Amino acid sequence: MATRKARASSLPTMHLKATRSMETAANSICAAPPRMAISSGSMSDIHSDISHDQHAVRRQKLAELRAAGFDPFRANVAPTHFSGEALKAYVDGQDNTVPVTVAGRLVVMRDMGKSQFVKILDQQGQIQLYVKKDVVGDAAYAVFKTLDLGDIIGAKGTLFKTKTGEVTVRVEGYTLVAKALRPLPEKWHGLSDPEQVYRQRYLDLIVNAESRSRLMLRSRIVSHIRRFLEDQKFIEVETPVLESVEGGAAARPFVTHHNALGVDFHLRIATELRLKRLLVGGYDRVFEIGRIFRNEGVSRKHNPEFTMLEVYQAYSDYRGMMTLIKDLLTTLCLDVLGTSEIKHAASGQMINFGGPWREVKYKDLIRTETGDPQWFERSKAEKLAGAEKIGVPANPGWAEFEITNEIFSKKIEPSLIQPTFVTHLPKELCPLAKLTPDDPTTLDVFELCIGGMEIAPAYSEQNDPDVQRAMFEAQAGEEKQNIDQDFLLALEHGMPPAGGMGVGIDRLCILLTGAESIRDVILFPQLRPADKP
RNA sequence: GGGCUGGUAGCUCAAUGGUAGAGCAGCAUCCUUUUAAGUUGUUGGUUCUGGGUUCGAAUCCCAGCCAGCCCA
Repeated sequence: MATRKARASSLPTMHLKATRSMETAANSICAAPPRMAISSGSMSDIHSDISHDQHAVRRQKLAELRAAGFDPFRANVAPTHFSGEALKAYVDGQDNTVPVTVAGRLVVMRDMGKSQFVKILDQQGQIQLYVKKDVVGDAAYAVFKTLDLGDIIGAKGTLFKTKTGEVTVRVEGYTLVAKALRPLPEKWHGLSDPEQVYRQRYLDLIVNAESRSRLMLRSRIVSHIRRFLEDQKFIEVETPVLESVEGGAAARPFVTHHNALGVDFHLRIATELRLKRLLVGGYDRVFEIGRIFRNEGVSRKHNPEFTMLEVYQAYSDYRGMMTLIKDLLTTLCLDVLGTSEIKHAASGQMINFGGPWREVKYKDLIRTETGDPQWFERSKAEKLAGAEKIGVPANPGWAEFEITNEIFSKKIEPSLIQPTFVTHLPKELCPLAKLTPDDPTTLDVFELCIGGMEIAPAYSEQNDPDVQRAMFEAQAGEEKQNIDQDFLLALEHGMPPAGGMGVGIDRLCILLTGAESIRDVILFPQLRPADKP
């Protein structure tokens, strides 16, 4: 049992010959009885008719296989090729010369009596198999006819091209390695109920090719980001998710409890303060692609847990981060999507990553939007009225910078479709950045907006411990206990000047995959718990 | 949290107060190069849940659950 378990748990490896298990399993399955005794009510007891109940029919087929001495759940296969590799391995004009073993889930079955065309789905896509009675033999063919859509099989054979030009495996032997006891969703329309798509993502991935490729694209995007940063001598690190004082952003945390220590922890809302400690510790270029948790509502743009890239580079600044993010996104588009222009799903506009990117000061955008060159000299009452006038209702309880920022997020940000660096944000918006040397009301930061979304904020990081403490205290107000004192202690040991940046991976994926919702780029988005599976 | 929309066979969808249907899937049948394969026959329903109105409810009303969209 132990050896079987070990073998079954190891990943199928390419370039290996079919294992003994494949051979013996194939023999076993061939010996199984060719006929299923699933009655539609003619001869056997009418009360035992299960032909309408697909789950029961499949269970019965499994039971009959086992009764005949073959258990698919104890079988395995050693594929030599993924589907895509097999398709490429075909040598034009040389039918039945290239041997392959492929494995995957049956997703199409076209039965023509004494032969059938089926398709299996694996990580790389689909490949067609041609199973002929006089090639596999009568007994094995009879069992093959009892297979169901959704079953997982391995098949060995040679490549040929059908008369309609599709590269296909001419099957010489096959093994059932997992029986699907539940039917697949409909083959043509796929799965469209959004709730089922999210709750049973595995079904979505099987039947909706678009979902499969979109979510795979996400993996390639993350992979590219890692390689890009590593090539520039950044070190990937992992910092704690459980924190006693959360910081680095303004958001409500999730609270959890550590039993042995008898204390509550908060799930992190940013990785910033940990990563900067590493700058103090002498890691000059670090990044983390980390899960962040914010206790907020769910929406098309928000999931309570999401993925954020944070990057810190010593002896750089926010302008260095501009170069970094532009290079990163430009190569990302070219390498992963093969183009520097993508279509913005919401507006239909083309977003061009190739040319120079627009750079504009926050205050200039506000002055243009409000049509008031003196906006920042106006009183609070005038700002309230001005906001109202351009259709941005503001709360009289807000501070002046909040009224102004409401205009930015409601009117300006959604209109920034082409890549735009918005620079010199008001100093109230972030306590962790350096002030602009010649304008103490603004920060040495940018916010990169693309497709109407904030994609990446970046700062010249504050490294003066006393200024940092003052900023924290001003922000915390009465709640001084929420200040991360250990971080301030670290700064007192000296942190090199640095540029830092955060990139919302989920939003980036929405942008690059043309998704309409964050739920479409997260494999398992958060939903309310369901009563029934 | 508020508003709107939706929930019917395993899946995709019909049925606009009067016998709950179709396609795919399933079951059975014919078919050895198919492409949503085709052929003939056929099974399958707690119409999300609970109340109510009515001679009669998938349909109308109320409450709840879940989801999507919009708003906060």
